Amino acid sequence: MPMVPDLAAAAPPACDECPIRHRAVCARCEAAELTQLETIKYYRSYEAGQTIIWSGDQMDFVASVVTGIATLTQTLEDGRTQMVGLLLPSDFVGRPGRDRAAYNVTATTDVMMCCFRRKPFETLMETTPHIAQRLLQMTLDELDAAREWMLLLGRKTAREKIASLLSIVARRDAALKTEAAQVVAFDLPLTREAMSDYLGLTLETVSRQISALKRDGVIVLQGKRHVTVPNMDRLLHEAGDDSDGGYLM
Amino acid sequence: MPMVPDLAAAAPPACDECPIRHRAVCARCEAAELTQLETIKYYRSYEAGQTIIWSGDQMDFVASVVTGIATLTQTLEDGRTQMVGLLLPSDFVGRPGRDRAAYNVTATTDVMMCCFRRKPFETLMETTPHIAQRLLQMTLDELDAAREWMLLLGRKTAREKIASLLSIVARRDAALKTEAAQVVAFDLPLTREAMSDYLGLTLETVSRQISALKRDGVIVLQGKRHVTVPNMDRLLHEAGDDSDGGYLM
DNA sequence: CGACGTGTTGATTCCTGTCAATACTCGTGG
DNA sequence: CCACGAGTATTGACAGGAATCAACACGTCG
Repeated sequence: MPMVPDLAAAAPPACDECPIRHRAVCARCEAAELTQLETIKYYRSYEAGQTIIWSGDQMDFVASVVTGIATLTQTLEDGRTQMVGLLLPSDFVGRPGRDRAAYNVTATTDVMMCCFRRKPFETLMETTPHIAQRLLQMTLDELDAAREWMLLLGRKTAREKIASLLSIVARRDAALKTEAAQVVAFDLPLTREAMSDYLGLTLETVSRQISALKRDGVIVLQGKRHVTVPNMDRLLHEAGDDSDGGYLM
Repeated sequence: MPMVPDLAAAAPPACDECPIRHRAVCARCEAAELTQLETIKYYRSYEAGQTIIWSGDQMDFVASVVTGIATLTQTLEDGRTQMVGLLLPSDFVGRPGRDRAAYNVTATTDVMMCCFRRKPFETLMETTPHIAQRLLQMTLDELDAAREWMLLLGRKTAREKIASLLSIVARRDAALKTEAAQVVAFDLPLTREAMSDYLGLTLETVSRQISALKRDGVIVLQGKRHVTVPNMDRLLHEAGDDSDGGYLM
């Protein structure tokens, strides 16, 4: 076992073979631009539970999540914490032009990151518009997601919050499994505590509301984490959103 | 009185003389680029209380707020509403590449907007990087603000929420009046109801907490809207943020 | 086995929402 | 001039939902 396991670095694959090649910040890059990116990138892995970045830390890199799930959190002095972002594969971490982290970034599963040295990346952004264009698009999407979350945090009941979270995970899961199954089943990638930080609740309330949804037949649980949704419309209705589910974009 | 007062259009001034020239989405544009913008822009005014855009509406333009204050709100089917953005002069409205509005936009004071026809604006964005660069910067700032607000909505008490809102208005006000006065005084640009929509509270709770802060000497009221803060540190402490007030950027 | 992390459930408190009455300001019109 | 109504704001009584404090269950790992 090496002395510095948390700095684990792996030889990055060629961008051509990257699983997030077409969705990450590099999605629009052409061959020549990828060649430039190759020279400033390196891989770095983190174990589940590990803090990737502390708020206020010097940031000498920006990065894309390649595999795994990470969270962005903010805290008040007395320890109250609020998750402000959920980072999935292809999501971007860091802000070009800013040298200190504004949030804590934590790995909730094992995470692999594709890091770019910040200064060269910023230079590259100025010379090639494709990266900036893609980053703008991704940032606008994140802003929409953040605003959707503000509605949840400010106005939804505990039950609606849980149903909303389950809907979102289910929706994302359904997007992967191409077929439109009537019965949706998935694993929750978050602990009860992480869910509470996400939803602005206590973990006890999260637990109680999940039990209530189970009792009412909205969801079926196998173990603590595996969820089956017998009737997706029912769940969406419990989430309190517009019933049409009509999403933009 | 014309039949369509809400479509009031005014002859826009030259960009050189625009009060938000150096802060809006056009901030980085050069003379030639401004000339192009001039050809696709037009002014439009709205009265206080008027809805500027309905969520779901066709958007044939994007725009900058020139003067006045507007709000971005989202609503649940049963009428619960949450403000998700506060638009001040120089802020940008609309999303290039999207043709339907995602939020309600409402004028809280009389508002003047500098509108750009959407299609030509999108074309311009592709050809000149300066606009996209500035828009990226502004969007990242908004994302930071949204995340700050998520912490408030999810984890702060009613009293802390009010103190936070007052702090933000006071800070913005202080930024205008260059001198660093110890005693801060300002007018609240929002009704109690707008404040409640912003903070995820009821208007009764807003009223009660403002009264409590007044009773405790944290603030002094002249009338309903004019606020004096005898001790800014005290107010910041009540807001629950890190005491150093150390902000990034 | 015992410690630890994770999750569930119960009892109780209390903060905020709800419902309701009242006050204040500002126009309008008789 | 004053009555009236609409919009805005304050305050009280009360109820309810989520937080808090606490006990306990389950699985894993040393």
